[in-house]
Amino acid sequence: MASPRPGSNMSAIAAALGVSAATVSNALSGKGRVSPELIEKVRAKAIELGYVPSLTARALRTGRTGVLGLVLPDIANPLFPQIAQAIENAASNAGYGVLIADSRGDIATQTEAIGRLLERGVDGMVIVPRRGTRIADIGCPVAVIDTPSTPGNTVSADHWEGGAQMGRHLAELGHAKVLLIGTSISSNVQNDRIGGLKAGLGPDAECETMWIEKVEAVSGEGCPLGLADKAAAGFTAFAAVSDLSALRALTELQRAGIGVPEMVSVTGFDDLIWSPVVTPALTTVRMDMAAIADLAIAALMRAIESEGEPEGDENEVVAGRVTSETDRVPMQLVVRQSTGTANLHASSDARTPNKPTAGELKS
Amino acid sequence: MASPRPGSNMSAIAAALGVSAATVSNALSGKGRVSPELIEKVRAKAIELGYVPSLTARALRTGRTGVLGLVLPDIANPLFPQIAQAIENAASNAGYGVLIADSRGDIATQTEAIGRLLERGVDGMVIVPRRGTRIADIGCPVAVIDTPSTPGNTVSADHWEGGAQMGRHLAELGHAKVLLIGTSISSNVQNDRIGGLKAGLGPDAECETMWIEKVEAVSGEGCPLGLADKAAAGFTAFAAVSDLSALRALTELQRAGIGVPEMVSVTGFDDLIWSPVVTPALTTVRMDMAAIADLAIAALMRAIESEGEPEGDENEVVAGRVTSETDRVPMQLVVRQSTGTANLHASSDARTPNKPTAGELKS
DNA sequence: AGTCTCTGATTAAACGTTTAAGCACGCATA
DNA sequence: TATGCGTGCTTAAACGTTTAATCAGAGACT
Repeated sequence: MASPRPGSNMSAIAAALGVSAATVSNALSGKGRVSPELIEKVRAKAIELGYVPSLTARALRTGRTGVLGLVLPDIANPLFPQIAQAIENAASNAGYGVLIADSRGDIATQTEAIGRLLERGVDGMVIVPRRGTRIADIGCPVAVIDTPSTPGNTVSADHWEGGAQMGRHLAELGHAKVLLIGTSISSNVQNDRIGGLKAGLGPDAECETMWIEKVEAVSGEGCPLGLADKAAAGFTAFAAVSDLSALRALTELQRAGIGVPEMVSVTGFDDLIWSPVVTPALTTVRMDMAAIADLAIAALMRAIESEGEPEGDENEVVAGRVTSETDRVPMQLVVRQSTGTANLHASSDARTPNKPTAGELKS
Repeated sequence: MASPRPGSNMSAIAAALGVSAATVSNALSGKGRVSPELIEKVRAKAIELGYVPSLTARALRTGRTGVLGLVLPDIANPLFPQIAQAIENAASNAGYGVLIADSRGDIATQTEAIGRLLERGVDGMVIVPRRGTRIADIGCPVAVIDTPSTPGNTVSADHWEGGAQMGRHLAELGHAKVLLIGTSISSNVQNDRIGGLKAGLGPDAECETMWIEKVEAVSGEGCPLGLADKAAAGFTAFAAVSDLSALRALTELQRAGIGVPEMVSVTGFDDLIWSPVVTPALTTVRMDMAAIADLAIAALMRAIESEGEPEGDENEVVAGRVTSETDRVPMQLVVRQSTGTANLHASSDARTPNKPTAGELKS
């Protein structure tokens, strides 16, 4: 009834060579004591017979499935492709598969999703928590990707420093009255970014923070943010904490006839898919997702490795949550066309786009 | 060495009740012959002991892992979150886990990724092929989500009809000279959408198709598309085949001082995350991803179910690729603010945004 | 009373691997 | 020559299920 797996098993190799299955196992894994010649013969026979090991059987015997769970509490997040790609890549390099769990933003569903992953016997999980949700201690190693200021964080981009880079960039361009735009006031990541922005802009800059969720709670989802009024009130830069908000700001300002970047500058975060192709292309700050994923997976590997050991060095694993020695990865400022010098009273050049610059990146 | 699984196993329940493990299995699965009272006692004991079945052991015995593979050849696709969410949801409703495989746009990597999924013993896979790639016959059931006009397609949105809806919408608004914007000429999905658009616009409409890949091959990535010239040449509507291209068009036009929708209309496809929040909000066509995922998973379930049967009814499974009887799911036109009546010579109202309408959706 | 059938359980094998323990042999050492 | 030891392999058990085969007992029929 069970569909016969393709290829053959160890017994087939063993039979073909007149040895025992255990020897085949040892030969292929290089663990036991097997003569070099036999190892070679086994390897050859394995290839000849198209042997593919049963990960299921191995999992049953060893208790390790070779699978990691990836929990993205807010899968609608446009960052998801980047994260998923980086994690999948790092995990598969480490020989692991990635099982996804979605919780559609709901906390209860998230718990249930984590439960399903546990039932499936994942060896560990990578969790990107939503809005600073604390992850309870579950029965397996967990790597948390949030922000360095979150307790229990394993590794993440240095959001604060990224904000500071952007703040300095704007300050250099002469912006002294800046509107900071975030979506949710309860997001640790966004608060870090805003903190960095303020620090980078310097103490003399006049900053105001707008939380889109609050505005929408009053005026409805997708409502105008009233940015034209802000521009009229003297704000010369709009620094959003996400490229999605930046895009929203950009189009709203353009629509109101306010030229970007001649009259006001607009910046975002994350270098999302549309950022390079909109007009003007968005100046933003990019995470090094590959590096973050590598560190997260590496920390997870260490935790899995040292699991089951008799309470050895306790400095690495605390309550199943792993930490990385380098827990913050630098962000990278990407200067494009949406930022320009501060122009308090925009004049006749308001409609003249600036030319794209040759070197787009600036560390 | 192996980390002891949490909870207990069947033998523990059996021992606690003084029965055999097989009886416990039968009781819980409802398969063998067990007295109703005993079934109840077993259930109670299972809960009491916090029993959680080992899916690994079950997989080893039955040959079914309860895991499906999801292959997204182009994970950078902004549609990915929608797809992943829908598939994960449908699969987990059916009791399946979802293992992701990314191939970063590369064909060789895709083959390798599929291989890894097979090694992991997935029971089936959902594949969203890139640009009409033919999926070779691999050793397990496969559901292909592409477009109805692709041979071997299992289920997908009716892209052609969605294009037709949009075409009719534009025609009703009086647009007779329309620029169709696609990215890749080799995409079946995009060609279907464009075909539908032309049909919906009617034979009298003057259409021109611009392929962004071709333009970029000459002028570089992220280059301007020269849409202002097109507008000057009398095009009153720009119908992109993806919201990403639509966004690119929208910002380029706005930047050039061309009012949307007063002077020209802009439309997209897929209702991506930014579409409702940009100004003006994008008129687009939405896929019913949940329905598509449900049908794909259902087809996959049937194929898995009937697998291993002695070449029975051959009408459902052909060469491992499953087909669904309803293989095309209608798309839904979402009218927002980026479309308006055709205005050949835009006059003084070019800068007056139209008010958001109350009822956003229109079937 | 003897045979048959149905019920409710048990026994045992199987899935494919890993791994601890054991065994036979050759070789060096005492 | 006996003791010890390292080498190269085998045996057997184990992981936790599922499932075919079997079996004891009870009631119904001839």
